[in-house]
Amino acid sequence: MPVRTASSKTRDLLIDVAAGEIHRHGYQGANLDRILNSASVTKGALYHYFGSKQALGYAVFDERIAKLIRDRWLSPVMMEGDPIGAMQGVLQVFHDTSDLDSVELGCPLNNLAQEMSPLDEGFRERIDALFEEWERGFAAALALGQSKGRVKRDIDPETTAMFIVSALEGCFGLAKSSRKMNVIRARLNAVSGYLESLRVKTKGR
Amino acid sequence: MPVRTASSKTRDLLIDVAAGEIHRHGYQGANLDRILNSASVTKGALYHYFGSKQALGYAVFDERIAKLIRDRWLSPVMMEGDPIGAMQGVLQVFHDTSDLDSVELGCPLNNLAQEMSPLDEGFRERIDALFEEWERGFAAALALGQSKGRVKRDIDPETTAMFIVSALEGCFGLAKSSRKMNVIRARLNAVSGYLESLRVKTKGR
DNA sequence: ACTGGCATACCAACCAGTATGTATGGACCG
DNA sequence: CGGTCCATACATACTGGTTGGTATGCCAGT
Repeated sequence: MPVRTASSKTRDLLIDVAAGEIHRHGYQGANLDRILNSASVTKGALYHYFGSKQALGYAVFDERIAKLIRDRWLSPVMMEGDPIGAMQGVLQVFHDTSDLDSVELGCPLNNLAQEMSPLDEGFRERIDALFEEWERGFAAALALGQSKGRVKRDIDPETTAMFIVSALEGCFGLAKSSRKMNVIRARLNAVSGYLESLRVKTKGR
Repeated sequence: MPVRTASSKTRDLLIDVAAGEIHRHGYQGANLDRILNSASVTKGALYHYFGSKQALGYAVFDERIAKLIRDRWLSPVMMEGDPIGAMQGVLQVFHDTSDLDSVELGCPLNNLAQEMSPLDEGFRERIDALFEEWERGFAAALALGQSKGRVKRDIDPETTAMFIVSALEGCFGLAKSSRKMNVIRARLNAVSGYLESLRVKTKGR
């Protein structure tokens, strides 16, 4: 019988390790025994907290992947008068902190989207909702930027937000296969250049 | 012992059915028995032509996926003085011929890239080479378009080609999870709008 | 003494791969 | 021209390892 307590050290550890395993092997390729081994936790503990592999996967999504997107990609861009600058800042953070290994594994959200959307309705709904939240947030930020005169008036915030998120995920997705840091840098620069084209140039620069 | 003949009805059928299975379930999730059943072919025949599941997967990539990218996305854009128009045409073809089912399964190349790049070096090399071929082709087409005065001079063909392919794959990747045709249309329109921004407006228009 | 929080042993299904058999058609020989 | 041989092209049955899931037991804290 699943437990009601929201948090537990063991439960958190399991989700962390499972997140890593899913990030590398995908959901279908994720191996429970490998997770258990790597977390030094037994199967009894796992099934004490999660009713199934699927439940564990959903928990990884709800409590890790969604949080990652919100904390690293969405929140820094909200509540800013200068969304373009904020997005550039997020890209810069990624640029500075990413190593080849993290790039090689790609975006956990995008990975799961490609793998599980056609196979599991529960995953699909979660993924769709999170992408929508992300794009809604960017659209609102762009609209705010427009009203503050920092973002060009002639773009549609919704369409542009969709395009930005798509291009971002596309860049990370392609970067996975190249395994060359300079290629990844070049892709990010391309996004950066596009973002810059949305900005209203202030005289001072 | 594998066979030497380049083509065979049974072999072709197997690759076709396997391509469909991999498209839906991913490579790891693809089930040989399901492929066999759906193709009405026995396991003996499969292992007569392919030494392993991996060999079948590579064949699907080399003989179906690579061909799809070249025929549908790359070739129509090459050898044209007007690459932007050609790309818009390709998008239009996709727009007209795609149904919800095909959109839901996404781009086979992108699917495989996200799933297999970190797991199998053979797949990774193939995927990387194909993306590079695609982007090189687009870059050449853009450069040609510049020399003919149809594409803006102030863009870098290589960077722009990378960005276009990334944005395209990103759009298809995100569209998978939405399962709403109008969302997909909107994403394609966003790409379309970006492409248009690269074009040199001719007076006649 | 009872509940939460595990630990251990086990199971049954699934699935890639294999061992072995067979039919068919062409090459080669007499 | 007829028979033998042999490679190709499958077909069938089976296996061994993997893997998600379960049954059961134990133990510490309240």
